[in-house]
Amino acid sequence: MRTILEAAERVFAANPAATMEQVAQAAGVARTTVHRRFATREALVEELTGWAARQFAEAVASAHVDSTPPLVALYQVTANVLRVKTNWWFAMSRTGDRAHPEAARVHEEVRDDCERLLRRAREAGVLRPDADLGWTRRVYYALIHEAAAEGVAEGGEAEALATRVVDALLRGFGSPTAPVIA
Amino acid sequence: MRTILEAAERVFAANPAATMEQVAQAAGVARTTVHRRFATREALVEELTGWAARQFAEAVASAHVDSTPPLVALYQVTANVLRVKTNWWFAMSRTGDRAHPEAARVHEEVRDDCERLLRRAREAGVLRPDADLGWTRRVYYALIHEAAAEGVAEGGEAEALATRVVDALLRGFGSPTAPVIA
DNA sequence: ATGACTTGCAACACTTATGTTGCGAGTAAT
DNA sequence: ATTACTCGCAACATAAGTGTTGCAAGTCAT
Repeated sequence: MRTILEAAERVFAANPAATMEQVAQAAGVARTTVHRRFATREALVEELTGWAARQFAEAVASAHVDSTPPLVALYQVTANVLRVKTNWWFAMSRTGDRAHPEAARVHEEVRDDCERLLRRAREAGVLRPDADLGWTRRVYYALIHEAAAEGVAEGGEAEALATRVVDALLRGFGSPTAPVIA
Repeated sequence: MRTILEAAERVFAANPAATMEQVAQAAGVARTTVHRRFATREALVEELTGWAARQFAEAVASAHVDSTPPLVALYQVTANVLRVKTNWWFAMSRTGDRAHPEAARVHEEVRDDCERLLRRAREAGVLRPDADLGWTRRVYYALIHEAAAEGVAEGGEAEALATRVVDALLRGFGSPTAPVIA
């Protein structure tokens, strides 16, 4: 049932160690009913993970990262991912799970997409020529994570959050006239 | 015993759901011995949390955030915090725990210090006049978290990590000549 | 109405972590 | 040597979550 999956997402987002009982209660069904659909707790989490992974892959794919100008693609993919990540906070936290082949594959592919995009951005002069793409990517991920956390806690439009993420990633918060630290 | 606390930190850093048995084993003592010193699992985690909170407070205090030029203070406090956070990864993840009064107090005070510092930085022209200090602080925290994660995983000098954090925070990764997104 | 299906409920077995206790061995100080 | 202390070990009790099963009640399509 989608009802159960959505309830599980809500409950686990608030408390990853939550009980099957709590999930069942949130879904408005008996615990045994949850077990009838998902044999084990692990199976439930796995299905949740797979579901989120597919949404994630779709969010990235629909941004056409390879055929759009880097800056536009960066903004688009950010907004799309933020939409998914705010709605599937818990499930998305498991996207990098090695135990889930599909999620792991998606995660790897997205990382490749991201690295290609950043490289194109650097070549196009959007990123500094000396930008460390590995560190850039990790910071980008961290910014998305932070923005999504805000989105989960306080709501907010994915577009507005994406704008702030991209702005922070590209410009930072320093004054253009300030001295450089290193 | 400090031995037990340090073992607990190592074990919990690798797996926050680890067992008392695993902690005892890592400390090279029997499980009952751990229970003799820490009545409950919760008490153990609490002591860890308090210990880390004190280190954290000391790390921030020793940077003299209020009496040093903003840019210098920013770098210093970043490096100090990174040192603590890489060594007490698990315990520091609990610094914001509301269940622990001391840790919560430290966390609040540090947040205040951080906000004052950022405000001074903006007034001094280190940050852009239009920088949203709330968002700036959260990004700063996220950058520290990310850098610390790298430090835990791959080692690395706190100074080098701090440089990258401050650089990313102030300059971002965009080319100075690139168009602004918003 | 009949049959197929799903659900809630109660009860059960099983597992795992937690916390406690008693005892005997080892160690150190006096 | 006596005392005091700590530790390892084994055993036990408890609690909580997990997963299973049987049965009764309800729904729905035909």
